[in-house]
Amino acid sequence: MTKNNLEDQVYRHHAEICSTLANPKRLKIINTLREKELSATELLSILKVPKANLSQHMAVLRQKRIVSVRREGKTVYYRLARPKILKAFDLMRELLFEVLEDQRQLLRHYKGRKK
Amino acid sequence: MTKNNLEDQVYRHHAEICSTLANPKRLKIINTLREKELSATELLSILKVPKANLSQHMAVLRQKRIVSVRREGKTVYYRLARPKILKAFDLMRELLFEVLEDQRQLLRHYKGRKK
DNA sequence: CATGTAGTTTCGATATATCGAAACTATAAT
DNA sequence: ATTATAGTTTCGATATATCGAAACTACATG
Repeated sequence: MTKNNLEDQVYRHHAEICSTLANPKRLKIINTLREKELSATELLSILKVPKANLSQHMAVLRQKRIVSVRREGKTVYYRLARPKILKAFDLMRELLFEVLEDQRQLLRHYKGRKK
Repeated sequence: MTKNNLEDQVYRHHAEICSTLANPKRLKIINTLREKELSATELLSILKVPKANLSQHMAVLRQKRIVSVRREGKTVYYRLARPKILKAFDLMRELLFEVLEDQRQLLRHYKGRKK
């Protein structure tokens, strides 16, 4: 690993794509864009983050080509460039709930409730 | 956002699960454990990372309950605790290839080759 | 109990991510 | 040309992640 062969390069790019999902605000942005395109202002009012910060996260998502942009006059519209990102979002959330369920059962076990 | 309501807490946990995939070595570890359980030593010989570093990454994966562990004498065996993590791995890699394909086409466009 | 092998944890150094503040750009309307 | 609105970029400051080195724990065997 950390060698410069093609395989490791693929793993690095793979990790970079994954890291777009590794932030709660970006996840919320992606989920908010699920059904329809929204303007930056609309996103701002939903997410309640500072304008500059939203723009920074949108820059990450644009750069990784997760969202695409369209300008109409003064307003900028964002939409998901790839439906697959929603599949990933949903799958990871399922995984989260699996893990939480496990932890819940472990807890119950150690508390001695039921068995 | 950054408020302490339940929704944002879920997004934070969601992001934490996603961040296990946001590292090339961990991706490689997950992919290597795809079919069968492997000992730390076996993983070491495949991945060629320092022992301590592997152990650190395995600690992350254990903590997030992506892998589980079994000790047999001196050797420790790791296996994927959740097949779903492989679905996520595969889906994210598909997404990567989608993006790469897009970039390739963009490049061709600007080079003027074919249109 | 001393030694060896397998693996983990801790500690600090370096790299990367996140963010708010301020300056900047783009478009429209007066 | 000026002003207003919508959004972006840059710059530091802080937080988080990654890693190698060294010390440590667990188990088996002589």
